[in-house]
Amino acid sequence: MVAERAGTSVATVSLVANGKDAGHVSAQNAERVRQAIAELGYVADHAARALASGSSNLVVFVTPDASNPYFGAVIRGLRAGLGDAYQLLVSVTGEGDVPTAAALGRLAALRPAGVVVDAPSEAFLEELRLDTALVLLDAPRLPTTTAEAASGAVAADRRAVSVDFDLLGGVRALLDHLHVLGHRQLGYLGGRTATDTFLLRRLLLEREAAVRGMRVHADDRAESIIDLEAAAAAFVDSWPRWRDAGVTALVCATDTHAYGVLQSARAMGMPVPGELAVVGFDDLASSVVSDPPLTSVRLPGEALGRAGAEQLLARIEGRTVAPAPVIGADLVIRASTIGR
Amino acid sequence: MVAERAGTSVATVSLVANGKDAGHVSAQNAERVRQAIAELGYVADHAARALASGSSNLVVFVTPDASNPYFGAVIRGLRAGLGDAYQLLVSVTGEGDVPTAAALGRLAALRPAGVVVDAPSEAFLEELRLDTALVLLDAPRLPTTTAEAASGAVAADRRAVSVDFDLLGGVRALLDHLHVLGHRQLGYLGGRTATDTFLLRRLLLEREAAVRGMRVHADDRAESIIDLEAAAAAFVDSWPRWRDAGVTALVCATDTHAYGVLQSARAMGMPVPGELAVVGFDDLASSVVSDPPLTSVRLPGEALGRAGAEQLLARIEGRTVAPAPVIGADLVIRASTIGR
DNA sequence: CTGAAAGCGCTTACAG
DNA sequence: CTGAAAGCGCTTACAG
Repeated sequence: MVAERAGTSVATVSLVANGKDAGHVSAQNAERVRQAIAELGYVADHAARALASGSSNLVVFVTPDASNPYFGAVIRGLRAGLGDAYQLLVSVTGEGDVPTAAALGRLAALRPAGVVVDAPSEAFLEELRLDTALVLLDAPRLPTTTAEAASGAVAADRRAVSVDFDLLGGVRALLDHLHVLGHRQLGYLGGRTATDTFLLRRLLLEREAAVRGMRVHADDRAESIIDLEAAAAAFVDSWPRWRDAGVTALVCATDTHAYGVLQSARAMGMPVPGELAVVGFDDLASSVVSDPPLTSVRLPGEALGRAGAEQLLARIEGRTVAPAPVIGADLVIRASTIGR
Repeated sequence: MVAERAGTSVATVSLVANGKDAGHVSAQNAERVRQAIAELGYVADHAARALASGSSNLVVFVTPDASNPYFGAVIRGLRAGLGDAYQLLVSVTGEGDVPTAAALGRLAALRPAGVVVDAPSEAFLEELRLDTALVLLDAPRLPTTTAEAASGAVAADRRAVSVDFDLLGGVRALLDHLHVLGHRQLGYLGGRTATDTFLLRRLLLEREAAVRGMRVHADDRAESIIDLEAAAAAFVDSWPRWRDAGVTALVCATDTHAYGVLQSARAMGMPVPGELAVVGFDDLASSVVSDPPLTSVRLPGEALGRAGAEQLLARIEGRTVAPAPVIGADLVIRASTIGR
């Protein structure tokens, strides 16, 4: 430990460097140590510190996909919420993949102070055996019984906290909007990841549509990863079935999926919303300049990240904290449903 | 080390776990150790391993912004190129910010096997004092002398390798395209980060435009972070000056900037490309569904990431490797310059 | 081929 | 208030 150039012992330096000098180190020595640290640009070796103390100031964010701007917003929120005390590092899983046990083991080996996981699946959570603070984002419990499904209430028996969007509110606003416009047969283009939030979007859509005398046509072929081209292809594949079923409005798992639909629709000469109204989830920034501009359920990723960071900090520091708020999900209406 | 349940010594386990058992451990023992490891799901503690061996299997990717889908593509390429041997973790700097010395120190404390930095500035590189393998992406050297500026050649005296795009080729294709269409006065909406690639885009544009008898109007007010709204505002601010200068075509530092321009242009009732042709860099997926679809210099982020990973692996493992290829940057022509 | 031992750079009780 | 010492969980020469 080079910084003992301050003329004190290693222990004293360690104390000061970790801000634990209150009432342990004289103000004079503390000051000299701080100077020495500043002069040498000293940073405690992460490995040694983690090994000795059994923890670190690392927070790992596990996200299934980084190419969706939505995740950029979440990261921004996390960074803002975490502040300077913790260093955020992002672990990106392959597109459409769920983190594996092996990948998790390697993350655990880093001994992070906390882990944040976005849009996991139930299977992933089963497998998760982390002894660090953990917060889930957009990880709604799926209803497991028909009673639950009917009531919308879900047993809250999960190990980790989850900060969630008000998907139900968003779906209701969406369906009310489409209902007023006269749509009764809807299609759903899903996200092909083992992610529960996509599944829930579909379930909520089906349940709430039924209440309104509408019908949702969804199946396992009508889905793709979060990628414009993949979504465009999935739409081309599914459209004949939807058309035959009389579908006049299509709900997409994300805006990126919706972009793919817009592209295919244009290629097929299909007017949007004339022949098919299109809606997405996310409300990406670019949805205001798409052709046509996209109606979308806005999912404020930054607010989600910020709330997630708060929950995580409380857990890391052993504080109790108010339960995470449900992040509002408003419908933003644009020309892809109402025309110009 | 729990895995000595295999009935061998700690050292033997360590050897096997690290694949260094060739000719050191009997096949029988090696097998027993492997079994024990598998059964216990053992993963060597990263901190202890890094501390003892002085290195790790961690690769850190430093990127200035995660909300641009372009970076998602780079990450995909890096992951693919790195394979399973190294774990990729992404460190996201604030939008428009450059990593600070402190942030770098904390990264160094992680003792990564390698570091990859996207779109750094020269100042950042000066400050960089890393003793690990380092590869730069999209970090072209700026011409520092007028002779260099004139020739386009730049002294290759940099500490780290850089994998770059053929920005010059892209700029030339772009200008030829605009020239044929009759544009002579161009605007440039820049990226407000201390990132050299944005600066170089502007320099190349100015130099190549001059050769073609065109003029580029660029200044320090005409720039914004990579954010649609920010770019839209910057455009509104700059448009009067450009209009007075007779600008008929606008080149944007990224597609995201261009989206902002499209939004403002629509709000101002300005036909694109009728009154103003618009071009971006990146060719994001959503540029095919923007209104109008965007002409853009395609920057293949995935190829860049893959090439970067190759260079990094060679450096980590002490191999020599062919110099990184220059990644081609083609012009993709769409309606934002040629109309429908 | 195998095991006992030193050491990586810190933190944290514990004496002084 | 301060320093000497043990120990975090590994890896790596080094004897055997």
